[in-house]
Amino acid sequence: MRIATFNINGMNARLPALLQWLEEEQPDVACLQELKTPHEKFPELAIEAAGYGAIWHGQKSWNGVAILQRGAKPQELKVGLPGDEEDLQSRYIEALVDGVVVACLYLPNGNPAPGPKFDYKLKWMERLIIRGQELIDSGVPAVLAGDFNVMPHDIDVYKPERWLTDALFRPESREAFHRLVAQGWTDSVRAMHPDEVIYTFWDYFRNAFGRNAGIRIDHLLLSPSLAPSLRGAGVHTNVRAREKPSDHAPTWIELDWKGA
DNA sequence: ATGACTGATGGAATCAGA
Repeated sequence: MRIATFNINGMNARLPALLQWLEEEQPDVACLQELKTPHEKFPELAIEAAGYGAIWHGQKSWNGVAILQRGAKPQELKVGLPGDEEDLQSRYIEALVDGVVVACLYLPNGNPAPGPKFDYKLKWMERLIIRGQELIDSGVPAVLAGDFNVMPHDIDVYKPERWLTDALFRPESREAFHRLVAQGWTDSVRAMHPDEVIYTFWDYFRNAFGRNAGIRIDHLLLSPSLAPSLRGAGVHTNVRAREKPSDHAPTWIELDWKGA
């Protein structure tokens, strides 16, 4: 079972690139973020024609998340991260796929920090930590996949000294991320490649991709019940090198999982 | 450190991203 996460930065602007990637890689599950489209403008027919069923939570202009499943429609479990009924941003959707709970998330950026956006990020992370503990306690095989907007360690940043005051790398953000992982989650890409410099995002500015001035912020965290099934992980950096790319690259894992 | 790029909205200039 192959699961990928891909911040596509505009579902409709990125549709040709998305379809090409789906055709090439045929992931069993694809978690998408930053749809940037209202619910009714999601290109459901094009996704179906590519062989995928989909559930999604759209929003005008910003945010938006989707889960695609090859050959079937994902069984929807949750839309929206629990814990704040006043939070209307489309950043969390959860489905059951072949016995695995797949949570697709788009964690808030949080800049500028400090400030209200950073406060929102940290509060959102506390809600995610609560949901993470519920999933761990249930014992269900689960993956938290998405754009976490956090670089866990220095090795995950091109120039860590330049990011110390940024919301993606501030101590508060990293501490909350590590507290989530400490519940028992496995950072699958890092687990498979402990010492390798791996990035999932490169700024559009200043030829960042050409200089490999990147950061690793897209993650797939595996529950203790699923981590022993991990067989491979990586980033499709070739997708970032194409014409009209997202600023993120698809990040993937391979699981030895037969379904439940 | 900043914002040189990009997408969405709306039909120009602004917001947001990370």
